[in-house]
Amino acid sequence: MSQPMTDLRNAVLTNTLRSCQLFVGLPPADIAAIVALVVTKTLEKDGYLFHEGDVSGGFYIVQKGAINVHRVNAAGKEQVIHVFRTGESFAEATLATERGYPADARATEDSQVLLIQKAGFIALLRKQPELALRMLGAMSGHLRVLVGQLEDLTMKDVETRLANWLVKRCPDGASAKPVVIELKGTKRVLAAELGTVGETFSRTLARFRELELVSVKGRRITVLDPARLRALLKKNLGE
Amino acid sequence: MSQPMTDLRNAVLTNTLRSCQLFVGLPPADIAAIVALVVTKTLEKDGYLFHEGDVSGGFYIVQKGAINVHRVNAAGKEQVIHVFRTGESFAEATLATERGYPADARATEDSQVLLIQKAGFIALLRKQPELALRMLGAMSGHLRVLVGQLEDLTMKDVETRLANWLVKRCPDGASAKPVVIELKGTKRVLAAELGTVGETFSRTLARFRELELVSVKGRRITVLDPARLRALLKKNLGE
DNA sequence: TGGCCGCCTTGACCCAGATCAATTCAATCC
DNA sequence: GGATTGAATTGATCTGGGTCAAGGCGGCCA
Repeated sequence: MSQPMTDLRNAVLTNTLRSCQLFVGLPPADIAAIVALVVTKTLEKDGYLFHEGDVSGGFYIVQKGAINVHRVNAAGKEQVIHVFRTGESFAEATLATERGYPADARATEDSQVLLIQKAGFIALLRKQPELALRMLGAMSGHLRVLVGQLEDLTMKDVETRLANWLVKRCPDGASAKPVVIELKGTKRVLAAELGTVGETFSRTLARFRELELVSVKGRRITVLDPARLRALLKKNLGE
Repeated sequence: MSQPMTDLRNAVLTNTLRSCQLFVGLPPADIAAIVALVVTKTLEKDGYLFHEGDVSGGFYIVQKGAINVHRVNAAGKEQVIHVFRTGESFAEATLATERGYPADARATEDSQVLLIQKAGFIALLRKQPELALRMLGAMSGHLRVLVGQLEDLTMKDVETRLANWLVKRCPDGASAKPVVIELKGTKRVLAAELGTVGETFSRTLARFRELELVSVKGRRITVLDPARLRALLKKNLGE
């Protein structure tokens, strides 16, 4: 690759890294050191980034697209752990151990990800404790999400989970102003994220439609009355 | 406290810390620095160590006993996240963030725990990147456990989960020699750990009894034939 | 314009497991 | 001993939601 080309590449990477939660506000020198460790990977929709047990090459940051991290049991059924989108990082858990990836990762749409190579990054961590603290923070976040997921899946029914999901994407839950939500993937994918199947998702959404809580057109869901939906959610959680 | 007393206390703590997975093999100076941050806490059975949302004072190491970390939803139902026993550490996730504890923690028996105070420990992490890497490793472990838990609870039925639980505590799964397992808590508590209720647990165990896989007397469960139980487990997982 | 392919929706059915209720069992205390 | 209390068992019933099957409804390309 010619020099100007690498310069350009690095400038883009620097930008991406700086705008990602994990690295925001980091000194330029640190960013530069990380850029040097990056390998860019392009994935087509449904392409696999890694499988459970694969030896870890490092952790990832989503530059564009969406990565579905999930487990597959012997029966071939998937349990979605999380869908990561632009700016988010994942698989940090493989940095400090020799064990392979603990799950599968697949692109749910055409995506671009950055691999931060393990060995180099660990060396960097040894020199930059501040960065190590960041990584700890990131993993805390993942841990919290997982704990939330656990609670979600075991304690709430699908109706509550969907209501919760919808309310979360309403900027102002207290207002009665309609909010339009554009689905990023297919409804079946969202259903999986919520720990259910397409049919049940469809039925639940239909119930909301009958209650005039939402209206649906293709992959555009309009929450007609966020406040009422929020009330329903509260009631479901309340007992 | 008199000097000899503190000396003794420190010697005991040093020993505890050294024998705990997280700190094993750490240079004596580091251990000493950590000892200086420890606050010992004694808990009676059913005593709470912290509640969800409490401001974090640091993370914990179990010196004696067992700590049940769980979530309580609005309906008052508990979801067990994990039960930590002697030598294990937990709540590291609160180190790098300002958010409170993400769950509740209660002693399931009389226990003694060490609180490693947050501020001091973070200062230490900044000076000892190696230690930070350890913490990353510990959190990876927790993350993996949680992912496993997620898969367990959502993908397997109660029979499989119980079989798995029993097989795990048979020293030699391949042998046909009976193994006696003494329950640490009540059956209802174990049921909760397995993500179910007392009645279902009881029925499942009864089925195993009919199949002459186990015999039960009070809180003593005898696995009559570990190999056959393991075979059942394999079959259940196998499809 | 029509046919095809992937979604989504809806209906019918079924099952694991939660819930409710009624005993039974076991430990502890008068 | 009997009485009390909480755990464990067992039976009966209910239900959320998964599965299977059969249409709709677009979108897209030739």
